[in-house]
Amino acid sequence: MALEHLFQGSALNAVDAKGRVSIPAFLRGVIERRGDARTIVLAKHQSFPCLSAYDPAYAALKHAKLERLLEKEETGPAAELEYQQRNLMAFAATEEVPYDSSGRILMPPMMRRKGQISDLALFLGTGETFQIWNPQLLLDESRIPEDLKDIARFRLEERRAS
Amino acid sequence: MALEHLFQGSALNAVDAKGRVSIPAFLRGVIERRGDARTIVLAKHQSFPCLSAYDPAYAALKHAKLERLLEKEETGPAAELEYQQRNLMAFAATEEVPYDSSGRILMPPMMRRKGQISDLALFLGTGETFQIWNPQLLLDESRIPEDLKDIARFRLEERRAS
DNA sequence: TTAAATCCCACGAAAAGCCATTGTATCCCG
DNA sequence: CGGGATACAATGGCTTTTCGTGGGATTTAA
Repeated sequence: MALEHLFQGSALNAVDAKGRVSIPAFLRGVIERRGDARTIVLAKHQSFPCLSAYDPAYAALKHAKLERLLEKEETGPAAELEYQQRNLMAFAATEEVPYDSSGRILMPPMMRRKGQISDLALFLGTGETFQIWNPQLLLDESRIPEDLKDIARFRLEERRAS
Repeated sequence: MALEHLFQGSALNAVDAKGRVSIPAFLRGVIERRGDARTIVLAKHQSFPCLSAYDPAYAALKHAKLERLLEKEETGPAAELEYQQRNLMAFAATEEVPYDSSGRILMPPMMRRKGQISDLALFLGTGETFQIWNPQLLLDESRIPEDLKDIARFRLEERRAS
């Protein structure tokens, strides 16, 4: 799995009263170069208190990988169950949301709570995927490198200034 | 088998007094993109106490796959029997139901009993197919990951709130 | 006729689409 | 090099559409 277009960079955007957020243009660019969908897939991040996001093409790729794994392995009941569970997590526990012509999504209430997103959303490119954070939670997270927190602090100041 | 349109997401819908249920719009979208039928196929899930559902196009695909498998493998009596059984399950034990212009099906009584669906139906996308659960049974099922149960709980709360 | 399924309409809430404003970075030309 | 014009990004508010759902009427079958 070698994707040629990678998510990178950071941005801090507002979440309005209706739960709308602009997806930063530089991330949308990657999404649309990877496939032609104007849609992102949201999921709870497996280890951090934030959301993980990617494009549908990446989701399909991941699914194909799972399928191949199943066909190869011995089909014992344990392997079968694990496959079921993974599939549920990969698809039922995610939401696909389209963004409109101005690049905004309506953050689904469930995801908003899972990611504990309030009125600010910090976007962080991580290569194959990107993350969406409540900036305060990132600052409070001990496993996040200080240099990255500095970026979050900078984005927050930047916004306060205007 | 690489399908381009995958079932994804979750929703909790009401089953009314007549046994009618709305198929969530985002699942119908996938069904209609895969083929042009406004119909779903229902079956008892093979390992969970819920229903498995998909579109007619997928049923055909699945059948073709079974056929190919039979031709490849040595045709001993054991393999032959397994083929017969799987074919029975895939076709006799399923029901095809159309949904109306507002996207509702009339849940067949047999399926309703098999899936133990009462007045709420939890829809879970799982990629190639989707599942329909009695939400309470999902919460009681030990083989379901806790993260997924959280989603079920959220959907239940969401409904209670309104 | 009774019961069940299909069709039809209607309503409220939520979401999608649309236009308008602001601020910022970019470009172009003097 | 400077300054104005331009393009695009982010955001707010408003309008229109869709979705889920309930209820009644009409048709079909036993």
